[in-house]
Amino acid sequence: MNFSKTITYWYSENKRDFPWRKTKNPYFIWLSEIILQQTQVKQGLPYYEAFVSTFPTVFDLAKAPEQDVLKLWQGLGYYSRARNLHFTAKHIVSELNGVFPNTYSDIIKLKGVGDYTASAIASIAFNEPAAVVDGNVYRILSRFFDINTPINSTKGIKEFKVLASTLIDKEAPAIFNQAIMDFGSRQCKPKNPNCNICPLNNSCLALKKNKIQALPVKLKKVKVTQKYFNFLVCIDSNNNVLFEQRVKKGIWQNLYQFPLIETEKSISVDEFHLLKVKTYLLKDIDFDYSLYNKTDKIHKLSHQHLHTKFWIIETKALPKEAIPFSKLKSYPTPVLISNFINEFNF
DNA sequence: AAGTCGGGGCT
DNA sequence: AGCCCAGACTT
Repeated sequence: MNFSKTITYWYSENKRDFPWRKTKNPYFIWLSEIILQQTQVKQGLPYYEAFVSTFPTVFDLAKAPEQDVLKLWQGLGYYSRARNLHFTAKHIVSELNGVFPNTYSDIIKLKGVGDYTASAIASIAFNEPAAVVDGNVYRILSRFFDINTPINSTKGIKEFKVLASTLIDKEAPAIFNQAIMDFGSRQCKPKNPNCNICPLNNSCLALKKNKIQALPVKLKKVKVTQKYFNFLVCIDSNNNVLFEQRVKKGIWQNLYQFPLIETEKSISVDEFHLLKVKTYLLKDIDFDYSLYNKTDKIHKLSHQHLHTKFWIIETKALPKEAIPFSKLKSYPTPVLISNFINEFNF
């Protein structure tokens, strides 16, 4: 039995029952694919359920304020996905008459949709034989065919896409694409795959050459930069607090946080004056301050390690843009901030 | 072609 | 600690 037939047969015996596998509605397929970008099913599943429930149609998503979309996305990371999702929903409603595009070439024009996602939607929702190449597919193909081209090089991206395109079952692209990804996540796993029970173990070149652990080949690794964040939790005697939106480009764009001052290194209580709170934030306002966490809270992102301090600043009155404690949890925030809000117990 | 963008899970 | 995850976008 050849590669593709083996994968498809394995899937028929082992497929899992996910909610997005019960529908051909392109809106739901799109939603699931955006949520699952760089995200494991276990983490994305509850978000999919919440989005389908809150926004049953593309019209519901389009008419929602961005803040509501980001709030529902809170905790999932890569927030540009949520912003692009919302932008595209509005685009489909206002420019495409609410009708989801039905070909790969039209789907890939949507913001937030690249080659993988366009292929997934076109194949699953419209049965177009467009091959998906995600992390699972890179791993399976590089191992089975012993391909050493780095999967994140320009050459590798083209090479694996061409190969996947020759392998896809043109009669059943929806099943094949989901099958090969499922096979990758559960059988041909990154670490310690159980090749003894693999239906492809008699023809897998990496297994034959003992190169399972060495494949796929991946270029470079992101170097992690250290950053030092000082959040200023400014509260007044009437239970109000300063809270602001991150409008600049960078991490957590459009999410909310306490006023932030970044420093070159971790500062001590004695060095609080370096933050120049009196100059930049609370002009002519008297306040008392204290440090909430004695040791830096380290929040790890994929490319940054954030060493964070929460400074509690108490004053009689704050600028009028301060919000009441009771409204804090209605804003979309990074996990770091929502964790603090829950812990501090305003 | 290289950097940026989250958070959680696994080893 | 390092790598991975149903990647896409920007520079």
